[in-house]
Amino acid sequence: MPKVGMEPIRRSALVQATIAEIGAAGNLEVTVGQIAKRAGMSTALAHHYFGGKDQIFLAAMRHILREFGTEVLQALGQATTPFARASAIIQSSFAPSCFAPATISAWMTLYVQSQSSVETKRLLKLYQHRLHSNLTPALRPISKHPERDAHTLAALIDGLYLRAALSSACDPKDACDAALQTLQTLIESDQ
Amino acid sequence: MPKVGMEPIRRSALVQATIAEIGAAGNLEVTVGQIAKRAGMSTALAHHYFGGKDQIFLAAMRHILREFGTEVLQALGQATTPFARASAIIQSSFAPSCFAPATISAWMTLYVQSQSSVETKRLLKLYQHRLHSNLTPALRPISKHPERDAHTLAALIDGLYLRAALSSACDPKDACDAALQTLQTLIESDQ
DNA sequence: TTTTATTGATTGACGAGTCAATCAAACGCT
DNA sequence: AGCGTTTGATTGACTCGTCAATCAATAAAA
Repeated sequence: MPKVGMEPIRRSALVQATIAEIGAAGNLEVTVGQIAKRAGMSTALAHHYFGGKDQIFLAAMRHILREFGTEVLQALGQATTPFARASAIIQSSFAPSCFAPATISAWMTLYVQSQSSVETKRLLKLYQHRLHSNLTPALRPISKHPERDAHTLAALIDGLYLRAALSSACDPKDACDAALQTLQTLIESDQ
Repeated sequence: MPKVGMEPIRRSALVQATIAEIGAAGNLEVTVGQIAKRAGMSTALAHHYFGGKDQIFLAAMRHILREFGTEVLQALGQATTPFARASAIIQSSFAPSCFAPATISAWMTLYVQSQSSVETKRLLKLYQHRLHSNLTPALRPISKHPERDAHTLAALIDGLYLRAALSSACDPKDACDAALQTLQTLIESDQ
């Protein structure tokens, strides 16, 4: 079997399996054994490629962040007006892919782990910083307080996501609409 | 030693110790042994009074929610105008007690666990419902869309809390001000 | 003496990480 | 092309630790 060049394939499979397994469990109580099994290999191999459980989890988190990042970038590329740019950012944050059970769990896990893992905390800050620095220039031409409104909108997005993701009653579409509505209100009220 | 009537004292001590221990660890990876030790008793006694680890955690969560609930109630009691009532709710949500490391960890844990534990999910919904139904009547006299604005403000509070609690840079005072500012904007823009 | 409080010791299970061994492709040399 | 060597891929079995939960035993109040 040993064709050379398995490493990227294995790593990718492990990351994928980690996300799926976290999604199935709903939390971080997932064993390396479960992940390796889902990825179709032995626990020893998982350790061989990643070194340890923490690093597997970190890789999974990074993967989700990267995926989300490109999604935003792509949406931004199609927007021409400032308002469209702000809307695109909001809509990306409530895209269906963000509400896959596995993604939700990984996201919640990110919040929890950021308290005890400096590396995870850095990832979270990266996301927050990127959201803010995507929103600010989009708001600059249409808001009197671009910085402040960006901060408010960013927090609102997180809060609405939290509610939509956790209360099975509240759906993504409504959350997105609420965010867009508030964007409208904010820039209008700036006179 | 066996004075009768130890049960409530022990239970309370265990809940307190659980919160402290979760705060110290930053996550749920806390053993019954650690909790019992901090509470000054044996693991066997902890099991004796609570039956199991899950129930200890649930009791801790309930305690935090109850404490927060009374804090809000108290703040509401001192408010006379509708605007003051809305402000009081917001300010309670950013009270110093909400930012004790232990409280933050417990709160994050609540989010994560709500995905895998129906009992925890119920607790979270209770909190969300209470926040909403506290905000709505306060907003009714001063907003054209009390329901909608309550929903937005509730999400904004959660989002701002998240950011203030996790990014050590952003402090509670700023988050509270941002929420109050947005409250102002929302009710003004309703014309 | 019955009930409640309390614990040390134990059990049974599980999980992370390691290691030695195996297997087969690729490589280099003739 | 043929042949030994290296090297990456892969795993089963094992170690070591941890932890939740149980139990039998003790002590003291009622």
